Amino acid sequence: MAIIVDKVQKRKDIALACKELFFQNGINDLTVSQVAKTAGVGKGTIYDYFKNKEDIVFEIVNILMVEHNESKHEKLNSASSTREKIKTFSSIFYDEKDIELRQLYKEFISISLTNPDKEMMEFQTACTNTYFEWFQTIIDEGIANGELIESSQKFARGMFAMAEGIFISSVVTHTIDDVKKEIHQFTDALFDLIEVKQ
Amino acid sequence: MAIIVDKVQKRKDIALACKELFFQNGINDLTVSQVAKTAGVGKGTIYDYFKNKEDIVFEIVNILMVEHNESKHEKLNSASSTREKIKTFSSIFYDEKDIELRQLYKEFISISLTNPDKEMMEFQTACTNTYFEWFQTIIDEGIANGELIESSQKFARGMFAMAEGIFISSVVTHTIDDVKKEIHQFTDALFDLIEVKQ
Amino acid sequence: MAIIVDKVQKRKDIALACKELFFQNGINDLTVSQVAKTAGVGKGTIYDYFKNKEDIVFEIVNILMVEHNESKHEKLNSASSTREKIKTFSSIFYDEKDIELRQLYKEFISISLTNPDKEMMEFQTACTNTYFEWFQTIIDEGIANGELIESSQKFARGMFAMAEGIFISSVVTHTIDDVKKEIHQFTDALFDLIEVKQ
Amino acid sequence: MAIIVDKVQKRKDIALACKELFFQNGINDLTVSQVAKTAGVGKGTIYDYFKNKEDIVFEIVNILMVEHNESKHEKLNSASSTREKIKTFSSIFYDEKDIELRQLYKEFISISLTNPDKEMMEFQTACTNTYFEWFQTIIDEGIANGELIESSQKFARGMFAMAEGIFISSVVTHTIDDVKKEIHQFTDALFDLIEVKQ
DNA sequence: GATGAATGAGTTTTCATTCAT
DNA sequence: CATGAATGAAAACTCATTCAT
Repeated sequence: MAIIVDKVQKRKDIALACKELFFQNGINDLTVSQVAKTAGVGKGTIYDYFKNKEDIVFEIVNILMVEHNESKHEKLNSASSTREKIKTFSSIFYDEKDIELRQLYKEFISISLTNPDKEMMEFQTACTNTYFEWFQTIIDEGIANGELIESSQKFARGMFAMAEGIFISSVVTHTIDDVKKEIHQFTDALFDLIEVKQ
Repeated sequence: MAIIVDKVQKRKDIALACKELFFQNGINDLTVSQVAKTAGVGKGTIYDYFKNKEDIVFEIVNILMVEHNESKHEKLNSASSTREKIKTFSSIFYDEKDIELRQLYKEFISISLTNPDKEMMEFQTACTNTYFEWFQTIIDEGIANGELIESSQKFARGMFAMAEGIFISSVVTHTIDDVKKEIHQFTDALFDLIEVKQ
Repeated sequence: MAIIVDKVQKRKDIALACKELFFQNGINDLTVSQVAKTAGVGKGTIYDYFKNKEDIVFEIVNILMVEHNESKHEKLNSASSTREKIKTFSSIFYDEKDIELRQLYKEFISISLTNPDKEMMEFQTACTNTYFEWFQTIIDEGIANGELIESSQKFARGMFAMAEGIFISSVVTHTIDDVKKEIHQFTDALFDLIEVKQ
Repeated sequence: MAIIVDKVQKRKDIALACKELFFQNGINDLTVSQVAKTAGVGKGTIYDYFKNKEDIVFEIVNILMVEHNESKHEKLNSASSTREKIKTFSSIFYDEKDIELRQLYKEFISISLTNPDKEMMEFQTACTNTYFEWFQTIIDEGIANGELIESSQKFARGMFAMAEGIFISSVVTHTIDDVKKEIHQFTDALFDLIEVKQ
């Protein structure tokens, strides 16, 4: 009787083995040969677990995304005020510890811009919605506990987009330094207006 | 007597000839052969005017960007209130007429994410700064003529980033429909707070 | 007590299970993986019963050929005149009911032309001889019962070849419509000459 | 000013250079790498002159077919009687000198059976029609000059098919020796019936 | 006896760049 | 000044066959 391999796990194993490769070269320079060599398997084996090259990238991104989301969610819950929560959320875009995640996010967007794969697109949409819902929940709770004025809800989408936009700008211009300052400045200025004055 | 070719002009001519090609296929599917044929010159000639393929793309983007900036600037001046000016600026991200520009912008970001060429990067930075300055000027004028409250200046960077972020989201999730609504909602909500009440 | 598997029967079972696959895709697109899956056995098992991929094809063709020959022989016996028998025999090349057989025959020839395997070749020769003998018997009987003139025997080989040749032509040019007409025209013209006039 | 190459001629040159390769290995084992090496050009160059691998085969077959047709036509004209003309025509299927042509014809049919490419198919149809017309003309002339009886015309298609069928049989069973005998026997038997007796 | 995971040589095709003319 | 023919490295992907269990 032959060995029965846990296909799902092996798929993850191969993808994870290529994490470094992915962060070093980005997707464009990732070759199936490299992936196979790095994962220590034959080229043919790759195609037993992934339908094509894009599928490998999809799995890597998927794993890392899920991994990150969990850790981020924890952090959010430990922040005290709504203002802090928003800043905590946005910190992925500048925090030194999240450098890998940004690299990931960068590739993530890059894929969407160049290879509009259906499955990938749906995943992107799901991610965006998830993050947006986090934002909404944070704001809603802020309103509920009297921290924020009623109309604050209208800023949820914009604040999320703002953080993303500043990040994109920083990637495009290769300047990460000002990102933190700019996000904080905008967030503080906005919260000065939407926080309930006592 | 040898013909003296205006190198700068011919470089532009070649780039312009490929405008259509660029909008049809994007950068990834642009081949040097196509470019040469479309511009009506030999493949070798391309390399007399451009140092490599990226350089062609750079020139195309450059020309189109400059072209667009001029037309956009005009429109901005004809808008009445500050709120309208900001909306006018942001309209590039959803207006039917600016569809080509968005395609351009998309490719523009895509290049930065995948091929961080130094020259390109500097150009990107310059563009971002220009737009940001526009925003600042608009807000400054709004404050100067008593439309906006003093602290509004702090929102300049964020508003620009917000618009960019919403656009990126829409490209990534392939949904353009809500962009206008979301930008307007955010802008209106913000201006309701920063406009001076009479 | 170990189970004793009837190797010969299992070989046939596997081959028969792939009949559909064979008719759908032809031999070129038949993969060992497909065969294994369709037959409900492991890929390794295939190699316990067949020496290589060609061998699978050989078995399939063999089974189908034998299967067909039996049914064809029956039909031949029920035809009345010699002329009708020849037409009945040739009808495999155009009759709507024999579409699968033609597909089989096509692949059969295709194999011989590209992979001149020894075993396959011998099988082909045997088939051809069988058919030719049928023809000879038909003609002989025709002469014996006074239907045909003495020299008719010389046309056996040619008539058989003619039918085959017309079929090949029709496959190659993708025109099946005229096959019937052409075969009948030739057969009738010939029989008008070789039938004994009363 | 760069060299202007005669594309049509170079296409022929490359194809001709691979003639040997083609006859040695057949089409299935012909690789683009081999073709390039044999023709003494780079692999990329192949794709400047042929749209894909099939196209190379098409060109080879085309050249050889045309080449052969001319020589065959000459021979036909020098044959004396109609009977001889038919035998001359059929000799391609067994004559020692036509060994290459048979190899070609074999591959030719093989392609049609496995890769029903549109262009190839049309070429096949054209070839078949050409040969058939030759047959018809030969028979017509035979009738016109009183050699053959009126109804002989009905045998044109069948005789051509018969020759082709005998050839196919011989390829399939790998026996060339009897082909000549069988064709002649059939031809003679038939002509004994359709020639006008004096 | 039976299996199915693993393989890797081998295939077609693309295209930026060079350089002889 | 201008050209376009030639290149070849590099890529994604296939599948018959093997062999440890």
